[in-house]
Amino acid sequence: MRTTIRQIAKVAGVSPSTVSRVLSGRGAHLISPSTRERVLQVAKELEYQPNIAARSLVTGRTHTIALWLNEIYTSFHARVVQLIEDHLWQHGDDTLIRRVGRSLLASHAYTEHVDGILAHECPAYLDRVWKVFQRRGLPVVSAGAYVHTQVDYVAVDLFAGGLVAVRHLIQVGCRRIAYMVNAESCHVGDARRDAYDTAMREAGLPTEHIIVPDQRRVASSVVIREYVQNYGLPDGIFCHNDEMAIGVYHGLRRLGVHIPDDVALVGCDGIEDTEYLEVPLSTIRQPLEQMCQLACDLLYARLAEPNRETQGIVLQPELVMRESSLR
Amino acid sequence: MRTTIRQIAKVAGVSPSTVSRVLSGRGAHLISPSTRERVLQVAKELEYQPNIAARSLVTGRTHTIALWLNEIYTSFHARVVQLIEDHLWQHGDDTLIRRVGRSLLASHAYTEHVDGILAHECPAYLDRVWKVFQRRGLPVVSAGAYVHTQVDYVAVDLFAGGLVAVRHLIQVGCRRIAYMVNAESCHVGDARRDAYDTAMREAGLPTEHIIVPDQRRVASSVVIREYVQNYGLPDGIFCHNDEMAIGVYHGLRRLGVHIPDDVALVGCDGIEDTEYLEVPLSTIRQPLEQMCQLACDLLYARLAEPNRETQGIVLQPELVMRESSLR
DNA sequence: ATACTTAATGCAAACGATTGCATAGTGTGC
DNA sequence: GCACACTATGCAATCGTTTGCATTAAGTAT
Repeated sequence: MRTTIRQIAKVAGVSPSTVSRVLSGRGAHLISPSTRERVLQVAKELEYQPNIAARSLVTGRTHTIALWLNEIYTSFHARVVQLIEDHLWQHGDDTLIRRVGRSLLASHAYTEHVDGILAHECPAYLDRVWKVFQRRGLPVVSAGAYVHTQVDYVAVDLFAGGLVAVRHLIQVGCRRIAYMVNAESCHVGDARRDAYDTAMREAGLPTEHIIVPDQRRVASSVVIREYVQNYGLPDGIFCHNDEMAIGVYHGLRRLGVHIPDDVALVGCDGIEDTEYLEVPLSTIRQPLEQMCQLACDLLYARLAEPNRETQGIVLQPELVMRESSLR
Repeated sequence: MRTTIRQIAKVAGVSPSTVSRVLSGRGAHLISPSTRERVLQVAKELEYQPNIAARSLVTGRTHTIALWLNEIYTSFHARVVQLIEDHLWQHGDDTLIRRVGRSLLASHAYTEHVDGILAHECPAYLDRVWKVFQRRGLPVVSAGAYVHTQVDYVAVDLFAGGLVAVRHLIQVGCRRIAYMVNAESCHVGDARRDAYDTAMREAGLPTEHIIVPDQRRVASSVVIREYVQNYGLPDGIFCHNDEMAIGVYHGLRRLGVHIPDDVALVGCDGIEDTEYLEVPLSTIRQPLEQMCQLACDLLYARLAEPNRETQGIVLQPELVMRESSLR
């Protein structure tokens, strides 16, 4: 059904090798302009599409990079996908997307047919999985808050960012500061949580964690209202991300709580929406463009030179102070 | 370097065929439990990973579906990606993502190594591309506002939605109603635009289009302020999507314009953020979950039965009336 | 005219799986 | 003890490319 190089060869009166050299581009300089022209002509007429499977079977390259994401939910994630896809596309590669929030152990998840893996915000327990890939010569680059010793990474130092955020809340006078986080992200190694705990300890303040079931705004909005009812009102809240912060914001406003006077609020990530609230939201802005660019650079550097030393880059986030935490 | 079935065969003392039958699952019932066990054991020890390229070369299946998106920018897109990826994953398939907003004609875009294509909000001019794929037996399913005669589709009737929205604006008393749209989406066949034009014509009102360079909120926010300065204030605005509507909302509030009293506002899509404005935003909610589910159903139905008749499903969106358009 | 280089092309062996068909082994009925 | 069915396995062809090496043809220096 599909056109093969053999058919083209027959029609053009040349050998399959010649067709391959013309069409793959790999040996095009060896071919005389006239045959080249003829082959291209025939290929076009027969609507030839190379069989990528056959090609990658022999070349060992798929020209596809896997993008592993912990979640694909918010505009923040969309932005990451778009930035990465764009870079990969410019390198002539496709993007295979995989959400790893659910269990990865099942089914086909281990069978990657890609040239490399970009992992965004993937927790440390995946190290075990990645080791298998690396042993097979499959580059893995991690991007996000997590620092891995085994793989190349570009990390945004959200621990430092968290410290700045919580110290800022303390400095504006908050004394009962809570940290809100979704259940799945609530584990050791969550840089924001660690930073929160550290900053509170150094200030001699007690910690309190508010756990939400998921990252949806509505969840945070509901949970914060219940929480306030049961435990009273904190005077500052640091949120794992902006989505939750916006949910909290909305939930509190519905209770008639004034932000920032009653509760000061700081989110994390720096998504666009934080600007678009009545009381603009303070947040820890991640340098997303830079992160995605560098992650791709690292990946392609390793593809070009598989034995280079493992490299880690740490980027500093920036505290964007807005009205929600100023008083 | 990588383990092959041949190596496993040698270690386990069986033939490659046997190993294949065990590992591919396709002939597992033919194999005695004891050899089966032994092969699995060896495969595990040698950390076997099947070579997908080789497999799909002979089976003709890649177990990968391409998801074509016009844009990947907002939480709306993230939601689509997540829903689709989830469905495909449940079918054991991977998701290859491709943003087609930029030119598709260049480079590798035509060489798809997938089992099918899901196209979300992809404009009609892609018909030409899809025809090539279909001729090769590659199923294409379109989802979104567009109705295609050539391929299976599940369309949200945004024309009907647009009509309802604009008539609603007229009904609450607006007389100078503008339609805001980004430059790229502003072409014949944009269902929302067509609906706007139709509704205005039937009411005997003049049309006016406000063109923004892109879908970012900040763009709409800037453009609307310039627009108001140059042409004065409309008393109603219907926006191509919620992102723009939120940008407009913000831009107008900065001008001191009151919503909905001075300007009534309706967006489109029904993203979560519309609820989280001081003046909640009216919007045309798309039944996203249903759409994604049905699109995948159509795709798998066609994969199972390639010659079935082309099927189209039309879903009705819903006008969510909120404060931004009630007066 | 000969030897030697260079350019253009073909031959055939991979790449790593799957699968139709053949075959060896094992039990069953008569 | 023979024919037969059935189960478990192996053989070898095949999928559609790429690519190292051989070969032919043409040009060039001696």
